[in-house]
Amino acid sequence: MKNFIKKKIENSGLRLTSQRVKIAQILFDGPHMHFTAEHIKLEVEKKKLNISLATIYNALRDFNEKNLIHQIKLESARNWYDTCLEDHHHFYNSKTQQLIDIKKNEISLKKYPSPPNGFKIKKYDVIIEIE
Amino acid sequence: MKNFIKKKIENSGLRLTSQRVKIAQILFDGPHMHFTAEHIKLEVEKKKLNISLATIYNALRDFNEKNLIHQIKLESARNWYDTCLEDHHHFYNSKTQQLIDIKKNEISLKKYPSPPNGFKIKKYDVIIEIE
DNA sequence: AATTATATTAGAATCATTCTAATTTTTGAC
DNA sequence: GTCAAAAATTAGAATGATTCTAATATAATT
Repeated sequence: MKNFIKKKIENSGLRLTSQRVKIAQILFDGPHMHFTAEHIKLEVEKKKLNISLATIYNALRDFNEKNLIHQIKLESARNWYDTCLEDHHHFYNSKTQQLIDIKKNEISLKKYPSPPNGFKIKKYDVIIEIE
Repeated sequence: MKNFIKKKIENSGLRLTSQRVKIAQILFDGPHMHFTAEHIKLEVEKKKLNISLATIYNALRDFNEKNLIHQIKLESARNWYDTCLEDHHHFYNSKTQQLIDIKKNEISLKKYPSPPNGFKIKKYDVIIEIE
């Protein structure tokens, strides 16, 4: 058991539960990954971890809320997530449903438009669709 | 009946049907608009146009395919469309579910990242979430 | 140890969208 | 114009990702 994974969860303010630890291991015990709830469900089944689908959805929602992962907003019906928290953007191949990272310095905006009065920019996403 | 609306549909290569004309009138007989299938459904009901929901979905899909309108890819479950075909981007207020245009020259990218080998850029969308 | 707060769970519910298959309309050949 | 073929419309069922419900289990606090 990698200790940094438990630390990650505890430091975020979330309670340490066996299901969250098991899901976090799938997410963080390796290189950065792009994934959906479905991917995690398949991995949980493959490893016979016996975690309900509802818990997988709850864990991803909570991890995203606590900034352990980031949700990526795509046109697809599915929610995608990214374990890489660095500021970056994505190529999206809608045919193969593949996400490819674009480094931040490859793409920054020339200038930021000012948001309407009373609002501030929460974040911006650049999705470049390729084919 | 505005003739340019019928022309729009015919020129696109789509067959002229009464349902498509009625839907196109909602979309194009006025200033540019952002909308979802639900908005059109409500307008169709209000005007008692008797067009089935399936046809509304089919028409929006076809209009988008033929470039009479553009689909905007958002995080929301709903598909949004835009009657403005000019190259531009959007502020999205996820609380109020409002879309606000950003003029093209307000935001262009400093440089385009090169797509992975064998691919070309189909389009890019910049969605700036505000709150 | 008892109490309260939070998590997990199976299964039902939701909701936008797509599909199905029957019917109707449009188009093009004659 | 008539008729066959192609395409569009339709009601309602199906889909599929996600959320909700409400019962049970686990964690934290007193």
